[in-house]
Amino acid sequence: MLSKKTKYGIKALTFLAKQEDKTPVAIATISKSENISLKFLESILLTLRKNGILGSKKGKGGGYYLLNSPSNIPMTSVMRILEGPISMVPCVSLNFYEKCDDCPDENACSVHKLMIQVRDNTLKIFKNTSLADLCKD
Amino acid sequence: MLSKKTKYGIKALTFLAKQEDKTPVAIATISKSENISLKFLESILLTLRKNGILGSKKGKGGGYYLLNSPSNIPMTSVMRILEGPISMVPCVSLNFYEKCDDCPDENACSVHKLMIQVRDNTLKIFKNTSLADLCKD
DNA sequence: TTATTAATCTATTAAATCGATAGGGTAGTT
DNA sequence: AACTACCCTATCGATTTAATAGATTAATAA
Repeated sequence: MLSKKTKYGIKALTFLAKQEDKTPVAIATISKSENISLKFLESILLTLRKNGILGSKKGKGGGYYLLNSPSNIPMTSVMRILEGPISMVPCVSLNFYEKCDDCPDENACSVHKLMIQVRDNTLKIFKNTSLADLCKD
Repeated sequence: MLSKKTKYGIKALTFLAKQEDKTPVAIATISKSENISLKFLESILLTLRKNGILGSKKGKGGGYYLLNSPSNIPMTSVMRILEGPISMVPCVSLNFYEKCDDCPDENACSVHKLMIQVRDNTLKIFKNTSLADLCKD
């Protein structure tokens, strides 16, 4: 299941991408518009900033803004930052690989085999979808 | 992330599917072979039995066995029984649909749009993969 | 027939982790 | 002075992953 963190994060990013100009938007503005808990959203936007997706400005007129154009932000980045691994199992993860304790041979593992297929397909979608695509229509 | 419950369940099913004959296999046998906690596996096999995937036999020489041929067990069934919804978000789930609290309009939601694509692709894989496919090579 | 053993079944509980959120205070900007 | 991002901590609840203890059933050996 997708965590609310990721869900809210994507919604907030979409909101920012839809802005006409690139002036900072206050957390409270996004929070109200998208019905997201203010404090929760705060921490989400912070991690997006720390990971190079967003910039921020303090004080009056401050807020968050996109650092790149929406078409240059692939969903793979967003998902990996907010949700973590895209794979359903660590042993098929490209960026978060981990060996299974119980599995003596990965290539013989039925779960492994199945989950590689799922990962490949999901990855393809996230790679080919940018933040700009989510704003269309 | 895939729960260990589902992971262990699939491994156990694969083990049963690989059996020559269809005589019952004791939980302990599967537990040892696949490195799965005995008691945990016990509860997993129980839910698979209650959901019509497995049959069981008590007493000496008892154990679990597949009710259908492996090629007639699609991964959609297994996943839905063990893991629950295949969708990453309830609002795009076919079998476990639930409306989002925060979303006034699903069709306008960027997350919804993205997750429908993921669901469709994942579903296709699970539909086209049977337990028999996981046993090959 | 009886006792023993092997196995599933059932229920309860516990530990640990994670998700989601709330509160309060700090620091930089206008 | 007002505003706003930033940071730290604590909490509450749910879920996952078991561990524990026993009850039930069936085959087999005596």
